[in-house]
Amino acid sequence: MAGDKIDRKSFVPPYFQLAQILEQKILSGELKPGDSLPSENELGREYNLSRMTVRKCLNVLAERGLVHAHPGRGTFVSRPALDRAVFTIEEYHQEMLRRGLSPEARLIAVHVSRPAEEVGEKLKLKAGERVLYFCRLLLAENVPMAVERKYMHFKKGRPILENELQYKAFSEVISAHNDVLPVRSRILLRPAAAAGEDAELLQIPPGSPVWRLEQFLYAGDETVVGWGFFIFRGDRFTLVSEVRPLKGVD
Amino acid sequence: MAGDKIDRKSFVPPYFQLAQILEQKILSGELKPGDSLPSENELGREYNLSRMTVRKCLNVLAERGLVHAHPGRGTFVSRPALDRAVFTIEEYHQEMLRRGLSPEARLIAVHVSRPAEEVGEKLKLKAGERVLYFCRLLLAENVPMAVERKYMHFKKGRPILENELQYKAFSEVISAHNDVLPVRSRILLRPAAAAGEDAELLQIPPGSPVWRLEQFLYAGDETVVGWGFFIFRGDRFTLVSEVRPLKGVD
DNA sequence: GAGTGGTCTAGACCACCGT
DNA sequence: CGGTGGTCTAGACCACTCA
Repeated sequence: MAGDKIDRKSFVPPYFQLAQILEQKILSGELKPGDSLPSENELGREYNLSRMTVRKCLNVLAERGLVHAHPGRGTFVSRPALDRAVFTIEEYHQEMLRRGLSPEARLIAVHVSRPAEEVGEKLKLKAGERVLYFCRLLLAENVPMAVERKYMHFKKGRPILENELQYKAFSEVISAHNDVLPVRSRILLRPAAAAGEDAELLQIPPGSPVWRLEQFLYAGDETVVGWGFFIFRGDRFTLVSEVRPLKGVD
Repeated sequence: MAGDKIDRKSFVPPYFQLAQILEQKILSGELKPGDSLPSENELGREYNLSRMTVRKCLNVLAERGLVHAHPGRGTFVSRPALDRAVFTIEEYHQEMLRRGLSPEARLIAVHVSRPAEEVGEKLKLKAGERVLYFCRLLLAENVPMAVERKYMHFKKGRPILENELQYKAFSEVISAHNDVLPVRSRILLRPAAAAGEDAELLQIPPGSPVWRLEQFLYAGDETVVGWGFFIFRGDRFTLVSEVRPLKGVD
């Protein structure tokens, strides 16, 4: 009944070997979507593994979306859900290095001022409070790639360190300047058309497709401690999602 | 020494209770990023739990990115990485229902033809092979939301079932018509400007920001079995990423 | 060498599901 | 009712790290 066997001398731990065996059976079609796997006890008997080890293996497969468990019923092969996608955005700096391009951040503007209405709303500022604003231009190989505009509460008396603003991530700037640690972030991504100063800084024609990545940072008490956005060149950034054996459903 | 305790009468399993206790200590700042947690054995003693139960709890926290383990050294509180984001795209139909809008898919065009050069390249077609193309308009509350254009190998002699094309997901259409199960997908997302027939179908001015979601579907042998794209209205769709306690690093 | 996390075992009780 | 997965226990051995 058992096809392959567990190699106890291998460096690959048994739970992972079993996962590979089962994955193979699923991808080869021996186990089809909707089919039930042998029970945990049965797999344990078949491959001479304890039940906890079998469960560790099934956890791995479940995390990858290949199988899913129903208490009281059994474990089943999932149906591929190809229309579901997960995108990951890496930090700009690392992303550029990964691509082999030399990144650079240029501080374009910094100032403290009374907030524009939109900004005051986003940061939930009280009347009279002021904002610290900064604008950075992100380049790669001296080509402008993105414009960053960020707003945060201005704390009176605190020095504004320009070199910090130049290379630190927004959340770090906030925790350094305002003594609060942002612990939650909300990011909104939309397509937009480049306009005004953004188009100028990016050296692209007005109306060109760009990404608009809006970001809210929250402190532990759910206060908004930072708001702002990136404008990325649409022709230089593509969100890619590889759905390997892919998340399943049912 | 122990702060809170495990409630053995609760319905919440002990491993989860401990996870909540530790999460609380992390979010409240009692445990700061970089701090080491008590060892697994120590936590077990402190809360009267077996080591496996403590490990299950730490797994939960590690999956959420709150902590990370170093073999031989210990388990540490992670540093928040707020600039990293993960976006998930749900299927259009479910997404609309979730929003309380009634979804509809209209089949705009279907035809079999010699492929345009671009399509032939994407699908890696041999000379003389033909493609099955279809175009769908996705609506919500009778408002056009997206245009879908999909291309796949045409298999001679197979009937083209229009009602299938109307409501089935692309990967299902392929597996039904071509007897191959797509097992991998590659998705590319870019901002674009609406043009030509797309703008007409979506009833938006040419040049409006839209999403262009390009999709490749692969069979088990890495053959491209489907290619196509969606054009989504940029004003109606926003990618949202909530980075709750957020993935950590280090 | 003492302590850490990673893995494994052979039991156990429970809630849930189908018949 | 018997079988399933979900959880828990009290041991064990290993490779690794650090003093």
